[in-house]
Amino acid sequence: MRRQPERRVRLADVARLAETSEATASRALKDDPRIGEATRAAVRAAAHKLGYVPNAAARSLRAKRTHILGLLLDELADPVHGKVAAGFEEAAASRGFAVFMMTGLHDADREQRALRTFLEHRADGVVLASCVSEPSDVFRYVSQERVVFVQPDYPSLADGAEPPDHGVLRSDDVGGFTTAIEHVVEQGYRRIAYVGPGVGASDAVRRAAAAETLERLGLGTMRFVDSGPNGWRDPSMAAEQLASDPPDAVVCYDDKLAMALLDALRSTRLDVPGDLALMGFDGIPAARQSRPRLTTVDVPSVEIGRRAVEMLVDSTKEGKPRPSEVMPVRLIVGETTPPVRTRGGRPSLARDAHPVAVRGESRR
Amino acid sequence: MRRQPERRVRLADVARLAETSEATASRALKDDPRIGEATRAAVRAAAHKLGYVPNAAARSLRAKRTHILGLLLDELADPVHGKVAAGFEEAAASRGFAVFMMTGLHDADREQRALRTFLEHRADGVVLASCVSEPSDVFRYVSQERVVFVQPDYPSLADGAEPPDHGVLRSDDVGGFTTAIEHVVEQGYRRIAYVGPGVGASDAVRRAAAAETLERLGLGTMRFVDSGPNGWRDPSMAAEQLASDPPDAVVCYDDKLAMALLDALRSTRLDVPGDLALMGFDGIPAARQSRPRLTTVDVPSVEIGRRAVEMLVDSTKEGKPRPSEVMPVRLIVGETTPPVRTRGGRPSLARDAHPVAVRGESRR
DNA sequence: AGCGTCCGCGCAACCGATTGCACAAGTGAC
DNA sequence: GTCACTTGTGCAATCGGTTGCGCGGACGCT
Repeated sequence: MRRQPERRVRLADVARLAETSEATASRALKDDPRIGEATRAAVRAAAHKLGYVPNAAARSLRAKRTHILGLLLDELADPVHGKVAAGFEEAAASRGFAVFMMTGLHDADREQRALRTFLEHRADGVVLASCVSEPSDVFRYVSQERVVFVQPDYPSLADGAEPPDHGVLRSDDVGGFTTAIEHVVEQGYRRIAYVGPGVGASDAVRRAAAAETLERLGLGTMRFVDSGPNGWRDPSMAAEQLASDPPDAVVCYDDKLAMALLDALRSTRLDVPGDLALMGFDGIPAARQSRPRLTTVDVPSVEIGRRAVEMLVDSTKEGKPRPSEVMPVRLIVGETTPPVRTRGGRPSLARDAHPVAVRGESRR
Repeated sequence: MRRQPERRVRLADVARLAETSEATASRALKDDPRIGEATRAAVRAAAHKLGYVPNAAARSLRAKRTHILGLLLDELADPVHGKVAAGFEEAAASRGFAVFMMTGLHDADREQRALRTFLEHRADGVVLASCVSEPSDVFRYVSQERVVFVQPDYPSLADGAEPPDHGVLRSDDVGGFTTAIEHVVEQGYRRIAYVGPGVGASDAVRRAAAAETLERLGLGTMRFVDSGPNGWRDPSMAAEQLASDPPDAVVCYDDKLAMALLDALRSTRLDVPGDLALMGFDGIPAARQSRPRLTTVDVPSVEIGRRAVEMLVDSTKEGKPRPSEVMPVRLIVGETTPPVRTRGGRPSLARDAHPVAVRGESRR
């Protein structure tokens, strides 16, 4: 197999072979109606014969549009972010956009560098998924129309800074945790604890929603157990805290943490769901295959990725900022939150002691 | 917060503010030694004040280097590919490269389009991870120095086509499955089956390595069970086949399939590992948390991603093709392949009937 | 004073495609 | 034969940096 000639084929080469000018060749290749049929065909043939591939840099230099989108997320090797990335890539590709993907790894410095890369390459739009930088730091570089934030809420904002009121795409974490608490309560559990990392805006939003719901249902103040930033890798501290004074049910920050906890609880005397009900959040595939199957709340991650592209592309087209959106979530009942009366060994908790009103996104 | 002025800052603006020429400004910003200290400082200050961000398109148009790498894989929302992508992105970013990530989804058409995108943007290098296109189709467009293949082997090649002898990075699947078979044999299992999708070059390589090892150990011909292309989602067919005539142990194509099978076997009378030992391949996180913990072979996916960048960048720098490389894998013993004598209920198989020599990458 | 060097900087060409405008050829009307 | 128009093409400027080459001035030496 012969190697390609070192010199890349340029439009000028195509024009020469088709015996016409560069201008005409350029127009012919993009179906300009002013070009005659014969000329168009000749140019097409020449381009194909030479294996011509237009130079995007040159094109976008002139056009001031790059057909590039930037996606910044904090981790790629993660089921949730991976799905967002997959949806994003797919939607972008189908619209003819290439995607720069960069990871921030929770490091503001890396995020700034990634942002800078997007800017240098003049990305037509940028999506920031769970980034730690403040919006003001972002807008210093990127004009507001070109950004979509994908995150439940903002990290602590500096004085005077305000979260943007549009261009935000998030999952309905509040609704999700409301539904989650209502579910375990409906199943008959009363003493409910929330286990989360204890850091991050996302955790704050979720635990607040959970606590609020519990209180609304008249079941008192939520008990919080912090697993710490390393909780996903090693939740043994949280597991021991739970073992020493077990609640009826545990609602976790996310599925990964729930799975880790489920694993860590094996080395305690607590059985799930025999002694302790457990819930996650996100709907990752592993939750479906765990033993017992994890009850969780499904977040449409792929859809979120897709929708982010739509918001970005549509809005840059129309030039006006798009409103924020909230993606609905869905309860998935597994085996870790069975109705209390089926639990053997201990008396069922009195379900009627606290009449409970339940509402949720959807349920089946 | 004031919106950025519509007009992007150009080098000319910086030069004007610094009261010098564009040429000098350009050199000052890249620490050309010919520029005096005072001038350099003035340019720096001007650039910073104006928030100047160089235009990558213009730069690379002239320089003929884009500092862009392309990564084509067939799925992003997958633990293995996600790790490869993460390692790739990290290594690329630390070298100042931006990464176009595209998914092929096992579709040759999409792959071609992705390749075309990489070419239009003149990526400095491209990595093709488990793509279905033939190398000859790839090289028609991309010069050989700029490509690294990450895959165990090639799909069926057309007549006359040959796999490239360099620029290939793969995990040691052969060594891995050799080790896997040796491990289950060492644990005392004798009748061993391989469960794989039955399609794809990767599956062919793995099952061949497994079968060969079994035969070498004098344990006869490997039994193959095909789970089909949908086996990961629904391995019930394979599960039933196994249940109707259970072997001692099952070695799976990968962890995802093993996990799915583990789940599907719950609805049969077979207990893992009580009645059936099970092994996976890849070392995905979920395997570590499954119940029972899956014995598997760890593939250094993140490392593979990283190494791909190194091969690409180093080789385009030196201009000479880099040799192919094989990444070592490592056995991780879980709870699904206990020694046979510990299994209750049935007589232990005679371990001494077939004296077995075992060698493996490493083991602990 | 005359000459050779070195340093710091700017002119202008260039990368490859797009596009406003003008121009040439062809057609039909008068 | 001339004018008004349409249709198809080409010239040349432009996008925003990079870089080969050359020029002017300061400095040191004879």
